[in-house]
Amino acid sequence: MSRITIKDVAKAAGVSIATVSNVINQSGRVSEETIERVKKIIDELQYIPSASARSLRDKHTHLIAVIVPYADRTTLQDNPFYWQLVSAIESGARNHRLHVLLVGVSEEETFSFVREKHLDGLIVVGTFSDSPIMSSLADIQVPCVYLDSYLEDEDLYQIYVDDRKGGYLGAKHLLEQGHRRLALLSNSMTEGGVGEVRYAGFMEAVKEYGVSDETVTLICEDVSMEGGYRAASRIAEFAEGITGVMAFSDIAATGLIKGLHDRGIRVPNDVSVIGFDDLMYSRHMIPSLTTIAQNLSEKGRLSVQLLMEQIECKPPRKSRKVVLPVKLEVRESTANHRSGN
Amino acid sequence: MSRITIKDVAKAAGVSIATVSNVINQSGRVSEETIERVKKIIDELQYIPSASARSLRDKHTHLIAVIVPYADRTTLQDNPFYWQLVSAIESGARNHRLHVLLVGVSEEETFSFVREKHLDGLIVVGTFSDSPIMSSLADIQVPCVYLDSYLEDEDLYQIYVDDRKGGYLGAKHLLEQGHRRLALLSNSMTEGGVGEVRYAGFMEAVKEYGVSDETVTLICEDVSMEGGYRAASRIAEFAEGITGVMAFSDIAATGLIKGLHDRGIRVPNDVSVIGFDDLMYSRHMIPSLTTIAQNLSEKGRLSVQLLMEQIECKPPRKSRKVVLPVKLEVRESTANHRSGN
DNA sequence: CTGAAAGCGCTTACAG
DNA sequence: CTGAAAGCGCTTACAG
Repeated sequence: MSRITIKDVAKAAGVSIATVSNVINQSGRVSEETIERVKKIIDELQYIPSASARSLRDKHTHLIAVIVPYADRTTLQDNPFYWQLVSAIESGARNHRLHVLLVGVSEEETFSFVREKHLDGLIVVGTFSDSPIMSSLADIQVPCVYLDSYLEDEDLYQIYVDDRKGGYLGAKHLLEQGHRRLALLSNSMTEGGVGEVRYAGFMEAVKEYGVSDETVTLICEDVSMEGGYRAASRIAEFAEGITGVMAFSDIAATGLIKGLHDRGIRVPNDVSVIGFDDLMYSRHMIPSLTTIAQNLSEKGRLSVQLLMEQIECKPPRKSRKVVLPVKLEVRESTANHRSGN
Repeated sequence: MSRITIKDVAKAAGVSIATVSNVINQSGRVSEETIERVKKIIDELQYIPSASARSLRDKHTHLIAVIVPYADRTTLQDNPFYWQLVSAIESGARNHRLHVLLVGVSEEETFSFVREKHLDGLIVVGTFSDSPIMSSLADIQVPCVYLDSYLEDEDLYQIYVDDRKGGYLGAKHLLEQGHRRLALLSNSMTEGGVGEVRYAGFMEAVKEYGVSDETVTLICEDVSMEGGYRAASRIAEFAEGITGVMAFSDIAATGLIKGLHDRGIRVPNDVSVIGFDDLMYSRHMIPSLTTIAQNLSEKGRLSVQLLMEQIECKPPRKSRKVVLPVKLEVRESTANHRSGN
């Protein structure tokens, strides 16, 4: 059984294909009774218009892609963060009758598939100004929304959270609890981006509390549990006096806590740990994770909305950057410094 | 700037569009020098063939969809399990030059988009024989691979893990450690599917050890941390003597352990807990989670492969069902029963 | 080795 | 209100 086409419908209804097309697209210039008849036939025949044929004419496909970076050239980042975000995007897209393509990209990615497949738009997660991805993306004339990317270009639609404040709140929380020897666990910051901004916020609080910069140890590792785990050994071996650590992701914080635990360092008794993101499992960890919470559902929903505004050529917004709030979520992994330790 | 088409290339190269098409598709009947010339022009013009136009003719799109069930009609299951699986599928698909659409479906879903968008194939996760999804899928004549679905039809391509053995190994492990009062944490099994099979395997071991069925408490909750957390209170309140629990997912086990912990019940000292899946974070939990490990990467990779075999009409396999192995991963959340408790 | 032509399934002016 | 026709960008017999 080959595909039912508009021709079959037209023949069965005794009208032209133009008329069928008109009833489908509700162009309004068809008589009531013809509409009824054609609709009935469409139902009977279970006719479904071909998206290929349509997009060949219309140029749009109702298809968007979420671009997430590969961890190691072949696999997506092993971080529930992406799943929560992509989930929110999927459900947001659905409300706009869009389908979403999930594509992982490595640095040498080429984006020819965007034009090849006539994608209507792109949501790009976690890139940065000098990234090879940004330059591959340069020619692609397609609506884009960038998440967590800190791009200079004012014309770009961007969404991020208040990373500076997140870093600030994290440091402040640690400092208020009496911790003075602090560590920061970040991805390598050569990339610019969120790490830098959070770092700046963190340091701002440190300064405010009159603590010397030098007591803050910066540790750079992958954003992964393994990265966090490695950081734990670095802290244990090279920085004995540290009692407060902020990780710039819950995922790294998780590995860090485990690493500390495996070395007999208790959290929060010996060392307080604070994360960033508030993943769905963070409240269920033992100890539950103090963290800087962001609303991933909102981020996903909003990214689709910003994309739609571009696709539909809505009147431009005052600013194309949206900053979402963060909030300190105090749980069990942080506690007051005990001078005894 | 509108799209560069095959016409532009043909004109620039001084050949017909048929010739351009032939060099693109390497049909082999073009002279070397023409090939060179055309290729050069293609490069210069950055010509990219239109997938819409192609698929209008060829009928295939190199697009597949991963179908995952919604948790609550609007959001995807909040389970890293899916992310790990979908990641593996994405990277497998990439090796076959396929793109993947991520689509969450609720029970009353219609799959008209499959025909509308001319998808080449579907990977369907976690459905079951009498599911409304299966009946919506019935008409869709498109290659499918079902994951973890226990469908009767022998003609369907299916992949699952050795769930019976998983249940068996879990029970055996608990029993060997001296636990006699056991609980099972599953999703509601009205659905049939993996829960039933794991349950059967579990009971098999119970019988083997001469333990009465009646000492096994079955608890049904959502496959989620919250579900696991609720189960903890049920165990604490209504089944005091239980010392060994198997959850049919790591995600539920995580919530369960947290729930027990919050009630002052220690894992593994008071109660041993074993999960199922071996998610990436399970080894980093505190205590690290004893679990039945499955290889999600392999599952994802294989599902793409089975799909490709159908798409390319490869000679059929002896069996269309593939059962992947499971393996007991003993970690910290289980321990010998202490009669003292 | 190369090209003219038909056709894939639609939509949208344009006539009537 | 309805239909014939052109055209979207390709590929594939078919001629030559």
